[in-house]
Parts: sequence; structure tokens; C-alpha cells
Amino acid sequence: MTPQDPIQQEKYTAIIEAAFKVFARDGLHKGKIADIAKEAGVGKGTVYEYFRSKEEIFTAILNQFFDLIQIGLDEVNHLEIPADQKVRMLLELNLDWFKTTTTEEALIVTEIWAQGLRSFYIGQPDDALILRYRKIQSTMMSILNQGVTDGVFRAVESETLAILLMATLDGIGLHFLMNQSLDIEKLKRVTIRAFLEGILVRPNSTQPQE
Amino acid sequence: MTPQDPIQQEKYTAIIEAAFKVFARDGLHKGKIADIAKEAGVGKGTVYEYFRSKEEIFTAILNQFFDLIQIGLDEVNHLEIPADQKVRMLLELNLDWFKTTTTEEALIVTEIWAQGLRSFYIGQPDDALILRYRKIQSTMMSILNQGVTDGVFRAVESETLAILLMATLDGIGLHFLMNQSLDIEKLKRVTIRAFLEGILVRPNSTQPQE
Amino acid sequence: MTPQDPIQQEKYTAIIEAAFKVFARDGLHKGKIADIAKEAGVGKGTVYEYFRSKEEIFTAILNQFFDLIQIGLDEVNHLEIPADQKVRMLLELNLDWFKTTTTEEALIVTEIWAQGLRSFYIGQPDDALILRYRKIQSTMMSILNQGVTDGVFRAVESETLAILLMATLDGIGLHFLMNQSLDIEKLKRVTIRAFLEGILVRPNSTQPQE
Amino acid sequence: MTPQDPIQQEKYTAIIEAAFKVFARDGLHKGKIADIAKEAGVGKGTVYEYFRSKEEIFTAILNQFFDLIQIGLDEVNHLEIPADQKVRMLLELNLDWFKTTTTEEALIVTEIWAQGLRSFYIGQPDDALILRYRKIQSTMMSILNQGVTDGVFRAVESETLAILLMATLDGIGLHFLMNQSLDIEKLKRVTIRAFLEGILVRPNSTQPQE
DNA sequence: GATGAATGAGACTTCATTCAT
DNA sequence: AATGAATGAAGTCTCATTCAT
Repeated sequence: MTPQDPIQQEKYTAIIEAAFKVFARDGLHKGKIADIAKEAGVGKGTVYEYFRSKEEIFTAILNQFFDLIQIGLDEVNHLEIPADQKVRMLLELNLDWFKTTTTEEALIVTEIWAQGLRSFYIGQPDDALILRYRKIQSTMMSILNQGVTDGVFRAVESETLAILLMATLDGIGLHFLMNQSLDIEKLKRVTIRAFLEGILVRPNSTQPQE
Repeated sequence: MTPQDPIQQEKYTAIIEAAFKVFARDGLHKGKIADIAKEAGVGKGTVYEYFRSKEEIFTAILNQFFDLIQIGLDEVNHLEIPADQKVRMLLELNLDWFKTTTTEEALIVTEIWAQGLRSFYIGQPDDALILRYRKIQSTMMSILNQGVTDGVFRAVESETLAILLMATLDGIGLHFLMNQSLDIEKLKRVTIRAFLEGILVRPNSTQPQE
Repeated sequence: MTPQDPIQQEKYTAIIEAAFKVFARDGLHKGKIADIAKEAGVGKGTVYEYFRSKEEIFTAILNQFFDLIQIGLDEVNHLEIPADQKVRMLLELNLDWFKTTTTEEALIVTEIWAQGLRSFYIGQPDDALILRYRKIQSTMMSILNQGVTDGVFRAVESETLAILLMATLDGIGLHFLMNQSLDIEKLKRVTIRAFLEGILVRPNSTQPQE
Repeated sequence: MTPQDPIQQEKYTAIIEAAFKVFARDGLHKGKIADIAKEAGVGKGTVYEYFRSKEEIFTAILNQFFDLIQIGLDEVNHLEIPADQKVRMLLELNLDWFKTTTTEEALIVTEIWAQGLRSFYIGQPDDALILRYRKIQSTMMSILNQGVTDGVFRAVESETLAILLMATLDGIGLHFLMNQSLDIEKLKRVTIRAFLEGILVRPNSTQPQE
């Protein structure tokens, strides 16, 4: 999907970034291909050399976003630290994403995601939104299971809990999007306690001091 | 905003319902005013007697959705039952919504909501998305505070916790949207336990048996 | 297909005439819908109220042309004159068409006709080019048969001869299109003699004096 | 116009043949240069080494077609046979062309020819369509005149009759294009008789027995 | 000479909105 | 109030042609 030639790869990236910028500024539907091309410093036709349609640009942006999430998640998972630390890091990771992302950008991801739900993701066999989420879920489950195995967590329904975890993280993200004045640190603390103290951590295991 | 004359009121409702149907079928941007008019059994021009623009129809649909949520919430809040029961009911209420709503309809609400985030809600003083959420939040806080006052809940940061509760409910909704095969009952149970057993309920208060 | 309301009918005609003019000036593929709209004094969108696509305008023009041909043919056929006179008139009619038609217009009809051969006519069940021709052929056959019955013509294979007649008329039209300096009167005379003296007229019937 | 170097000549021919194939398949305007290049096994840019534009390819195809016609015509003309035999052969030659040509190919020639009438042929001094036809006409006249000189034909206006002959042949071709179910043999017979028996052959000359 | 990535003018068509009836 | 014919801005995408390699 992505070109192999480094020069082309560069242009491919430039177009995605330009698209991201334009969509963030003008919205998903008001953002014109012409502007993306101009922003990327290429001709209008060139955009169509790299993407078959506007929707394919949407998909590419969303995939890039999920790549980022998944990479962060995998990095955390591969660390040699206790599972409860990993869960803590996940929450931090997720909530900190908003600090390095402008609201406009976050809105765009959300908008693409919502619009994508309808048409070009669900029902498509490969690379679909649902598969991306399933991958995230399975990584989270692996962390939870590790915790149970290590005796750090109580026995939990890791599958359902992983979904709850994902859902909570997404939900917090959305609400932060809507209400930037949210005290994100306080929210982080409460959420972490909800999951660690409340559900996961064994009564007699080492409590995180906060 | 809504007309007072019953005949007009009827037409107003018919248009919203038609719009809902058309959007659910064709998507937010592919759904045409002409089709809405036809579906509602009125002329194209008539739609513009009731709504200034297509976006205003979006807003109306979203408001209707929030009215529904808020009404349910208020009903629960006004019941003469312990706070923990209320929290439990909230969760039930929210997750059961999906049983009476088709995926297409839920998608439309999500799509409008996401698109609305950008343009026609945020930044608008009245009736804005954020105000609707603040109202929800305040109702939830009132329930949480009642619980603390009644000694059912531990002392909690009710403001932050209300946000977490909202966020979790929204997150679960979204994930259910993406993955209909989710075991919603199991998820409900886990979520309720997370909130009640884990965070809210006092160690020595009556535990809900499940 | 054509609108019934007289005001709309007028607009419909205006658009066809405008299209004819624009195509004649700029060619079939260079002729822009925008120019047709401007020429017709309507908005671009209005063109699409009356025609679903550019091709449908092509078809309409071609049909109008065939209507004209067929009407003239029918008029001749319904006259109370001998069959040989009718054949003579047919030839006159056909060749005189070019005197009231500009080359540009004739070219457009030819261009549409040729392009039409390929895509939007052949293979379509109703109103197709071939049906229009079959109608013409049948009218010609009726004239030829009348001549045989009346004893003016020798016994002829009227079906094949009708085709030859059509083909000859079309061929002459085309060559006149390509070579305006053709002496059309001389051509008319020769053609008429070829058909009447040569093939059709009985040796002992009254010879047309020329 | 055509390259001299045999390797280049080969490529030149390959491109024309590829163009013919692509146009026959996709139509004149839908047929893409890119596809022609691919079909010819060369790069897109290479096409432009051999042809200045898409229109020049049209011209080349049409010229090739006329070369074919003219060559056949000359061959017949150079035979040592009576003029009436030559006319008969001309008709056979022309009508038999359709047996070795697919409809799609014939359509393409027609389409190019019609489109060519407008823009790139008429008005151009060299190699124009009209010159090609004049050449054909002059060959035909030479045959007709030979017949008169030899006493096989009556005295005829050979110039006008040559045009009529050309026109008839073209007309028959077009109608055969539109109606493949035409009984071409019967048509051939009728046409030959029309010209030979009817107009050309002297009353006391040897009649062709059929 | 050969190539094909890049280009951008331009076209068709859609559809929210208006407004005369 | 109701209508729907008319509108035209706007947008996506195509594809002939160019030109650096």
C-alpha cells in the first residue's frame, strides 16, 4: 500500500500530513483535495497517483493513528515490568496523547473514525477498524493475563475487562475532546485507582502509593 | 424551536423522523434533503419552513437523542432508592439503549455527534453539546453526592468520578457499536462491579449480591 | 420524455437548441454543459432537470433529427400522387435538407450519429437508432410496393431496394458534407435517373422528361 | 511521417495497432493513451515520440484505412478486364471488407471519420480526408471513362456518377454497420444491377447473366 | 530514444437552498 | 403555509501531455 521507493514514500507521507492539516483546518468534508495538493507541494493529479479517492486518504490517516496507538501499546507490553505498572502506563500513554495533539487533529481522527464506522471500514475484511481494535484488545488481555499469572491481579475475566479498559480510555479521550478544561491529572488518578485498586490489584499485593 | 401548533408540530416531528431514517440509510452526507422531504411526505421547500439548514436537522436529531438520555437520567435520579441502586440503573439504562436502537440509528447519532463536535456545537453558546453533557454530569454528581451523604459511598471526588462514569458509558456504547457480538451482559456486570464494588461502595455497606 | 407543461416544454426545446448551437460551434466533446446552459439562458443545474446526462442531450438531438426525417417521409407518402413521383420527392427532400442546414449542424448530427452507433443507441431496446431506420425503411417499402401494385414499377425486391435507397441517400449526404462544392442538382438528376429509369420504372410507363 | 528505421517502424506499427484495438474496445474518447502504450508494450512517453497527439493517432488510423481502400481500388483498376467487370469487383471488394473486419473496428473507423470531419481533416491542406476521397473518385472515373471509351458503357457523366458510386458504397457500409442482419449478398446483387443494368451498360452490350 | 511520475486544466454532476406561485 | 422548479457553487476525479532521468 505504501510505496517502496524512498522518494515516493516521502511524497506519500507528505500528502497524508498535508491532508491531516487541511482536514484539521477545514473539516473532513470541506477539506478539498486541491488544498491538500497545494499544502503537500504537489499537483492535484499526484494525490490521485497515491490515493485512489478521498476516502482512501481518510483510511490512511486512521490507519496511521492506529499504528501509533498499537506501537505504543506494544512497547509498553514488551517492557520488563509488573503488569500493574503496565496498566498504569497505558492510561498515562493514552491520556498524554492529547498533550501532543491539537484539538483540531484529535477532532479529525474522531470525525474520520465516526464516518468510517459507516462506510469504508465495517464490513471490509482486511485492515478493518474492528480488526485494529481486536489487536489492541488482545495486547491488553495479554497484559492482564500476565498480571493474573504473576499473582499481581486477582483472577479476572480478562477479555471483558480489556474491552472495558479500551472503552474507558476511548470515552475519556472523547470527553477530554469536548471539554478541554477537564483536569486530566485528576481524571488519570481516579481512573487508575478505579482499575488498579478497585478491580485488578490483589488485596494483599503492594499498593501503589499516591 | 419546536412549533406550538399541533399540526405543525406533527410535521416537524415527521421531518425529523424522516431525516433520521434517510440518514440512517444513506449516511449523513449522502442523505439528501429531497429524500427527507419525500419520506416525510412534504415538499422540499417545506423542510426549510421548519429548519433553516441541513445542519439544523442534525442538531435537532442530536438534541432529541440527548433529551432521551436526560429524561431517563432524571427519572432514575428522582426515584426513592439508594444511590448505589441508581448507579446500577444508570448503567443498565445506557446499555439497554442499544437493544431498542438499530445499529444504523446509533451510527447516525455517533456521526452527527462527531461531525457536530467540530462545527455547529462547540463554540455555540446555547444548547451546545458541552452544555448537554454538563447537565448529565451534574445529574450524575447529584446521585454520587447523595450516596456519600447517605453513607453508601465512600467519600469520592464526585465531579471527576461523574466524568469517568459518563466516559465509560460512552466508551462502552461506542465499542458495542463496533462489535455487536460483545457480550453486553457480561460487560454490564464487570462495569457495575468496577464502579460499585471497586470505588464507590463503602467496605462495610451492604454488598450487592450477584 | 418531453415535458407536458408548455413553459417547461419551451425550456426543454431551448436547451436542445442551445446544445445544438454549442455543439455545432465547439464540437461534441468540447461543447460544455455550462455553455449550453448559458446559451439557453438557464442555470447549469436546470439542464440536469431536463436531461440526466450529456449523452441524453445527444440522444435528444438525434431523435429530433430523425423525427424531422420521418415526418417529411410520411408527408410524401400520404400524398395522392404516383409512386415514382414520391420517390423523386424523397430524393429532393433529402438533398434539399442540406440547403436549410449549415455544415456545422450537419456535422454535429453526423458526429452524434457515429458516436451513438457505439454506445447509447445500439443495444438499447426502445427508440434505438436501428428502430428509427427500420421505420424509415418500412415507409420507403410502402411507397415502392404501391408503385408495383399500381403498375408503375417493375416487380422489385422492395425490401432490399428500400435499404439501397436509404443507403444511397445517406451516402450522398455524407459526401456532400465532405465536399460542399458538389453540384447537388446534377447529382440529384443522376441519382433519380438511376433509380427511376434504371430500376424502378416499367419500360412502357410514362417516362419523366428531363 | 512514418519512420524509416525498421525497429522504429515496427514500434510505430505496434502503436497504431494497439490504438486500434483499444479504441475498438473502449471507444474513441474513452480509449486512453496509457492503455495504448501498455497494449503496444511501450512506455506512455514513447507514444509521444511517434505521435504528436492523440488526434494524430486518429489520423494515422484513418489514413491506414484509406490506404487499404485505395490499394484495392488501384489493383482492380490495373487489371486487364472490361470496365463493367471492374465496377462489379469494386462493389464486391467494398462489401466484402465487412467480412474481414469486426463491427467494433468498423465502428472505430466510422467514429474517427465522423469526428475527423470536424476538426483535423477538413481545412487541412495535405493528406486531408477530402483529398483521399478525390483520389478514390478519380480512380473510379478512370474506370467509368474506360468503359465509355470501350463502348461498354453508355455515355455517362462519369464525374457525378463516380460520386454516386462512392456515396452508395459508403451508405451501404454504414447501414450494414447498423444492421448486421442485412442480407449482404442480395444487397450486392441489387446494387450491381442498379448500376450496371440500369445506368451504365449499353442496351445492346452483353448483359451479365444472373 | 525510452520512460513513467507528475501535472493541472477542465468536465460533469450533485444538491442545499431560494423564491415565485 | 406549502411547493418544487430553478439555481450555481463546489468538488471529485480523469487523462492528455510534459520532462527529468
